[in-house]
Amino acid sequence: MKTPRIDNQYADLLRKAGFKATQSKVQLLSILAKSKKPLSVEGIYRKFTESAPDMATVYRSIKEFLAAGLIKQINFQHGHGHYEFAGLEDHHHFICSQCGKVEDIENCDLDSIISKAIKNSVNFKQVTGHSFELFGLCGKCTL
Amino acid sequence: MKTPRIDNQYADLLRKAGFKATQSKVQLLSILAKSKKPLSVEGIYRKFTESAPDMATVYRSIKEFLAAGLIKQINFQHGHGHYEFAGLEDHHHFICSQCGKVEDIENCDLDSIISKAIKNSVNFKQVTGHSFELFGLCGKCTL
DNA sequence: GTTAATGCAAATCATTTGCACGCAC
DNA sequence: GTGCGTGCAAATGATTTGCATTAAC
Repeated sequence: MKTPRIDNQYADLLRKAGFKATQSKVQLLSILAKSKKPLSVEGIYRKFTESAPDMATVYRSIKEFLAAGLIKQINFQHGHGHYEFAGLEDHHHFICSQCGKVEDIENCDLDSIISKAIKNSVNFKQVTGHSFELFGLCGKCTL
Repeated sequence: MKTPRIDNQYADLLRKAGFKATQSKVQLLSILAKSKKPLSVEGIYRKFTESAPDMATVYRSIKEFLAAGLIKQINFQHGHGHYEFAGLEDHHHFICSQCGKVEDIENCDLDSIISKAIKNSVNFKQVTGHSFELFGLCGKCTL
């Protein structure tokens, strides 16, 4: 049985990045793109509705997507990575250290801080990425 | 044979935090305090000159120190944690994504950004910690 | 048809845990 | 003397890898 060529925005993105638009990769990218918050590999895996690929495949694709800049890795200090689609406005996160709740931080102007840091740096003249997350207690966990 | 009571600044710090000033804990804290850059557990372990404690002990102590606020965890996106002594001026890091070189970023004014983020947040009213690291290529790796 | 992508299973790496013993207080 | 801290060994969790097979192009 011949499977039809997948044709949607994610398939396009994948081909543009030099990947084959396979079922797994298209689904994976779409799951990440549609998620409201960064997902762990566990979390991603649970979102595959059917015909979930092997874990190894998910891990492999994630590494490839990271290298290609299609997704970003976020650090929640949970002992395992969280990932989010890169095609979003640059933003950061509030993370509740107790319940793990995540809230996006928008319009966060780090540019001047980053360029000042580059100016003052001895060894670094270019920045390719940055992490900025705030940890605290959310309303519910403060009670 | 009776071991004499350890008496130095690290032992004091430990006792103040409610720990027993054991050989392992004093050495561990001192290694972290003297390191110029955040160390991985591997890195810490290599610095024990003699009578290195068991890995399990190192991991256990690190968790306890983190909980007590004696040390901080830093994220270098290397798949394992890095740790640094907390008794330092708040600062951040440049990390070379190629060779792993680390440079401190000092005098980084995130306060206004953080308080603005709190003001705009729906769920979070207090911040207990933050991460901010810059990733890039150092001079040597740019060549 | 060619080559990248996948499934499966085994391997590796980082970290944690249970339990009996030892050392700091 | 008591209880926290430790060593040892086994367990767990996350991620990676080799290799034969499959599917996208």
